[in-house]
Amino acid sequence: MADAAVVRALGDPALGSAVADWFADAARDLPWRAEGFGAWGVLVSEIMLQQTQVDRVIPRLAAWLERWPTPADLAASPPSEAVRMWDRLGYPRRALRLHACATAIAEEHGNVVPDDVDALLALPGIGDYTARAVAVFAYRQRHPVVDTNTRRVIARAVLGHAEAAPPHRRDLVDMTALLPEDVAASTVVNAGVMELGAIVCTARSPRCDACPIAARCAWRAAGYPAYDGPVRQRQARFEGSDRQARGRILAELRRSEVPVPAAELLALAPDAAQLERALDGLVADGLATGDPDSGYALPGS
DNA sequence: TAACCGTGGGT
DNA sequence: TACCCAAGGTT
Repeated sequence: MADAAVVRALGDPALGSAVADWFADAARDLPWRAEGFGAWGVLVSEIMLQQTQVDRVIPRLAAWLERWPTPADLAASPPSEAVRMWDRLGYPRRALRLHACATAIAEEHGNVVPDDVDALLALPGIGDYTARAVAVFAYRQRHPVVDTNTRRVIARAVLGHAEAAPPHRRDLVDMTALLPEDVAASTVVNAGVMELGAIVCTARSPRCDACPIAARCAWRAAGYPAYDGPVRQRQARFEGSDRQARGRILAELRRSEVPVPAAELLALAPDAAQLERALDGLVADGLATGDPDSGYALPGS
């Protein structure tokens, strides 16, 4: 009878409050948690944090917000500058989408980051996680914030599994079950569960001795059974990949203030055919403009 | 929907 | 050293 559906329906509010108590002391002092950091800062931070470690984001975020304190400031600069400022944070399409996002906010939302989840979801580069993270952490609303950390904590502490199953909309229900009705308290649980997954209940080597809910953890109680869910896709090898080729090309474009000759780009690695494919992809994505005769540059520069 | 999209830190 | 993994989103 204690199947997953029952567990999900019941949830465990005590788990959430225990994590919140721990968070009050253990929370890291991160820039976006400062009082009055602002919704624009929160939004930029959340986009930079997509698949990117906190320590790499912090300096880039500070530089970004100093240069572009509001969405309209960013919208007034060409996309090429956004891609340059993005530097080597990775997934540079995020820089382009953040620029588009800023333009939409400036033109359609009076230069104010929307506080409505659906309005946020309609913006480029903002999905289920980021929309709710902004609504919760910038505007103090009550929504389930589900990221890789919360999914892992719930998989272990609540469901008794070593790892989270592939993402599913059901995850929103699972996280909601941990949230207290009180709105202010719910924001702390959201932040606390994320923090627990980030610094204690980590993927590789969880520090169960430092975990505030070890005594309530279903995975621990079950004797740490190995993961037995569906086989999960491994990230493709990076060395020799198209992604690496794209990165090399984009690094050249960032470095140059004038169009770079095609021949120069196609000589960045042994496989010219791959570089050509990568270059076409960058142009298709809007990360590069140009043609074989006049050379290539960042967009809108 | 499964595949794709960068770069670097941790083990 | 390789490999895993990272405050995901889009197509």
